[in-house]
Amino acid sequence: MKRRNTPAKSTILSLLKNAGNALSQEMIEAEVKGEMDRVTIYRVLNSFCEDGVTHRILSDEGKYYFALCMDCHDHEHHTHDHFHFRCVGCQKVECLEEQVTVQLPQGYRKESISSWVTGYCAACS
Amino acid sequence: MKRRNTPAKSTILSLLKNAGNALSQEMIEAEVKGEMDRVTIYRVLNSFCEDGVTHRILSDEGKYYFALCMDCHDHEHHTHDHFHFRCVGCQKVECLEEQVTVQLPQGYRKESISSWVTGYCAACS
DNA sequence: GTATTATTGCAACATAATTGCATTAATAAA
DNA sequence: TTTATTAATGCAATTATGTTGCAATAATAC
Repeated sequence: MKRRNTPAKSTILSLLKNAGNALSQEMIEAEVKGEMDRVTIYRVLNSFCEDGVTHRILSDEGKYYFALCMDCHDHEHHTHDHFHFRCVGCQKVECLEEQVTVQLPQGYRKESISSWVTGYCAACS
Repeated sequence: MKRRNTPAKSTILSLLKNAGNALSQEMIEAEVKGEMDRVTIYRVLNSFCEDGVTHRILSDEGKYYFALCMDCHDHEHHTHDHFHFRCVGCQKVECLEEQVTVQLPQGYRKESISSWVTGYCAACS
């Protein structure tokens, strides 16, 4: 299955590039409303995730956000163990530099980590 | 609005007590299947959360879990800044002792934290 | 035992996401 | 450039999850 470039894909991709941070499904849907079907958005975002163009982040309020992989992740090593920050003021979602460190109980094995901090970013404080 | 004790409530409550750790909506539904309506489960769990009997935890995979408040939280001070652990082997969800510490960028303000570690517990390792 | 009203079950509704399928259009080949 | 192949799209229908309205039921207070 070889991918093809389409207007839908470039529209969503440039949206993510211009945003500079993660966008929720909702936000993306609102931006491209009318231009394409809702189903197409789902499929485009899924294909981006499959191809490693973006990754899906589930926020602490249960919404999916999509972020370009180069933005904040070392895609080679899949180091996703950093904090994610969600600003309740401007809704911005971003990846923080700081890594999450956790000491698990005896015998426990870590597979993955999902850490969210909610609050106000510098601009909204 | 004064609460009443009903079979539905005691069934679900003892389920949570016997489990000893957090249970997902799904798990609870599966356990009491046939005994009561799906809507009743929702309403009972909601009332438990309103009354401070349980609290709702949104897991890293987007599912709600319900845990007895005494189990792992100091309800007085609402200190929810500990790690949550989800075992991909036995599906168990529990609250870890370890507190989450994060150094936010300059000017950022923290409101709340949600931290999940996924992996294998001691029994499933 | 009787009255009050919280709780329940059922049906209908709401919302988010997925699937099937015919149509459209991006790419490769002639 | 034209034609063939099949990925991508739009639409309708479906699934999954949670909520609401309302009449019937049953827990508590009197």
